[in-house]
Amino acid sequence: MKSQVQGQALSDLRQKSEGVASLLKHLSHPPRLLILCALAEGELSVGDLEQACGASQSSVSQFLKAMKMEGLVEARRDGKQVYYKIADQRVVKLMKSLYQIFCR
Amino acid sequence: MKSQVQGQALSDLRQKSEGVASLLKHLSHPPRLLILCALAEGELSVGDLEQACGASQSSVSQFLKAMKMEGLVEARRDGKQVYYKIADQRVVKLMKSLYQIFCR
DNA sequence: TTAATATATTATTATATCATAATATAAAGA
DNA sequence: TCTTTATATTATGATATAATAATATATTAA
Repeated sequence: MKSQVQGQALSDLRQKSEGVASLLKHLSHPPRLLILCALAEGELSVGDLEQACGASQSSVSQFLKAMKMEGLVEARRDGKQVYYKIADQRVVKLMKSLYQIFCR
Repeated sequence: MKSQVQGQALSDLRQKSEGVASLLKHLSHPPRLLILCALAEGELSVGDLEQACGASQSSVSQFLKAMKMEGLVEARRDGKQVYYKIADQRVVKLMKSLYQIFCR
């Protein structure tokens, strides 16, 4: 029985390397990883995310903009606040995997 | 029953965000992702990896050096060739997860 | 010892990303 | 309308990363 990561299986990942690498780039920076950690628990406002990741308002807003452009998150305004949540379920799965691999 | 990615569980990942983000940075660039894809199948020479990822000899060597410094891969010389393999089993697990999430 | 091959190193330039400051917009309340 | 609060945008300089070229090292074989 073949491993998941072998033969044809892996070449699938190869074909998708541009997109997957692009997505992973958002996770490859501590404040952005923390933002997605926090969002994996549910919807949060920009201010909440500033607290969660320790970056400045401007930085958080810029990170969220980039993630939104990539389709990772989506935004909803409620009064003065804007709430973000994860829009790509693959990101949720990935966060769970990261937890399993690095926090067990 | 709690999700894996909630409460205390997530704060574990938060504590480790520097290290995890640093590891993910190596995966966040297509040629490096392809190198680790290829190595997930087993040990390969630098020349093999040049083929697998399409980057230049110098680039591949530099990428491998960085990955080795981070403990992701290890090297063994056999004659003129140097063979690399994945040294950190978390990387193998991560490649399997990436396959499951992005290639299913 | 010389030549050929595989890999590593160094230097350099180009590009991308990060962090910050300053300013702008949008909503709510006085 | 004016102020306050929350978020977004823009511009900038600093730093990091990427890609390339040139050179160095190590191994093998002639």
